Amino acid sequence: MACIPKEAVSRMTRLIGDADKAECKVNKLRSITSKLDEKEIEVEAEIFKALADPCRLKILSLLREGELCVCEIMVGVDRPQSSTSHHLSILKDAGLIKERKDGRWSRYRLSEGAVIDMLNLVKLMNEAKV
Amino acid sequence: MACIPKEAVSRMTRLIGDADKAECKVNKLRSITSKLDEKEIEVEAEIFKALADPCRLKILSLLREGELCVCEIMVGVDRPQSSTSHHLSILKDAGLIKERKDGRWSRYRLSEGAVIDMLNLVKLMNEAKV
DNA sequence: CTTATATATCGAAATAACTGGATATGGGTG
DNA sequence: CACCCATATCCAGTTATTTCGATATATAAG
Repeated sequence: MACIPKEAVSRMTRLIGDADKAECKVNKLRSITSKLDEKEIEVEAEIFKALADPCRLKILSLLREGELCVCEIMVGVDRPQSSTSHHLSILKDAGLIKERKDGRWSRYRLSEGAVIDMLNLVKLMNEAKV
Repeated sequence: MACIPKEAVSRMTRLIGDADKAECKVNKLRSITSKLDEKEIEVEAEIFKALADPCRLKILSLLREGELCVCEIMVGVDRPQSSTSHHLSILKDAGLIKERKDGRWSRYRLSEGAVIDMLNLVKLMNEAKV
């Protein structure tokens, strides 16, 4: 909606030279994104959003050592209970961790699957940046 | 700072039973996070933050097809120029994409390295959730 | 049934992020 | 030099996120 295709085509024509090829290029570009599943992208962004906080990354590091309850985690990350609980629910909603109720304790652990790969990958990327 | 260790120890004692073991546990938990490099975690969060937006995920999808200039990308994602440019600078600062100046055009491409792995991984995680 | 404890949820303030129009910059061309 | 165009930057309005104290819920124990 933000871009009028007509203007896009004339821009592209200046870039490429040929008007027909330009229109073709515009259509190709638009088809790439229109083929993407909007909902799926939303969920993927949600997963990355859950990972995009230093405190939550610390929680995941703690959980790499094994299952922990909230009171252990809040000690580990040195945050008040309400904050810790809030971060845990974000991680859980994103599917990164799993919860197990045990009496009055809630015990959390990493989800099976690609969570650890993800954390290892980003560490690699970080090193590559430097 | 938010948690008084003394209270943490008594909590842990209720959880574990033995006071000495509890103190040991508190120290162990704290040592895990204190060993983490604060700066490194910050940068990792920055990388995830860059990935945590639907529009930027679309941009990365576009760039998987090859190098593109800003005017092509803004057509692809259907956003005004200033927004597109802004998102590109976030991706660039996070090290996910690279810029190449070419006359009056700026051409962007995916960084070599783990970007694509990351995108593939999150897709897997998404599928696993459902 | 009362009390204590662990966790979740609420609410409000502070902070950060996204958006898009307006403006600045800088290269290319006449 | 003057003008055009691609891109970056600035700015202001809006919306989302973080934070933490206060409160609610739920389980266990006396």
